[in-house]
Amino acid sequence: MDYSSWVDTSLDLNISSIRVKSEAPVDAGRSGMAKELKPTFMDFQTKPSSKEETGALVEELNRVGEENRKLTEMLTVMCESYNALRGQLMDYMSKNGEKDRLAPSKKRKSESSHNNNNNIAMNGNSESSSTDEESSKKPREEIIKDKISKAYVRTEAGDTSLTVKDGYQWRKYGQKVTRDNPSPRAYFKCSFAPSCPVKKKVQRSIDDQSVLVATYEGEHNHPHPSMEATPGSNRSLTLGSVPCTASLASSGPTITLDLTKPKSSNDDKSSKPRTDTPEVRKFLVEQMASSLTKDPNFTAALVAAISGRMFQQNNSEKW
DNA sequence: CGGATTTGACCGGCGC
DNA sequence: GCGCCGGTCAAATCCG
Repeated sequence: MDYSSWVDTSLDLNISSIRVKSEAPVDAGRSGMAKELKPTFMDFQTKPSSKEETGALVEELNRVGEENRKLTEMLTVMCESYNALRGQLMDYMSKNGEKDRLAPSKKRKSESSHNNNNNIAMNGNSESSSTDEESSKKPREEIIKDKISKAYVRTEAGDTSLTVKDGYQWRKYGQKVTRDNPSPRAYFKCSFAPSCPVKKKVQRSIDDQSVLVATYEGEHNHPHPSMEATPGSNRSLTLGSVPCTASLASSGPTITLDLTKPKSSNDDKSSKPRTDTPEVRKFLVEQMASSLTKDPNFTAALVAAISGRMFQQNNSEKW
């Protein structure tokens, strides 16, 4: 059979159809492809006999099916790599947020002594003044796995809400007025996963009342909820039953990321952090990166582009 | 009506 | 031992 000479044309059509609709199911792609192929054969070939044409089409269908299967396999590999990379990124971000780890429960002295000074100065190790006395204490506190990080978010001056939008879902469980700072301190627990141990304390900076200081303790044992919060994200990229988005069995919470609102409209309910400080800017950049990788549209476009390029490479090598 | 928030009470660590 | 203080609990309240 020398029908292989037709393959080049069909592959081009194949790629273009994939690009147009990357998330089309396999069967629909086949049938649509068969419809598109027919007039092309009519145009470029001297019209073969109906028997030959049928055989060619059948073979073409088989070939397209094979291509689709290869594509699915490639997407499977890519999605696995993507998930692995995302995990590494999350791990890196959580580790990079703070350089030190220490027991969070016995930090009153050091914390107060540090907070009397400017606490906007540095990120992370503001509580690590005297860890020797803690290490000499009873080893009951093996909560050393807790990680502490700080985030500084600038808000509107008149905004009195102690809310820091970081994409996670928090439940407030307490509020206290501490001695070293007249503004109240709010206590939050991560409520996205019931077993998530992460806590968050939010308090206004004693120096700048428009700056919220959010102190995070612990690590999230669940993926970032914004990937589940995206409506319709589950149906994108279900090629070959490969779950590219992590799935949790909870109803999607309404998470609002503040990175899409750089300019402030007068809304007193939600705090609008401004991207003035380098800390906030870095935080927003990290959020944007993670948000992009979780956007199904972005992922679909990326998959289409990469698959198209891979196919072009395969064609130049094999055919 | 169920989940989230508020707020006073309570607990445990620490210093004197 | 006692009081101070930060952190947490849980009943009451709010809200969609």
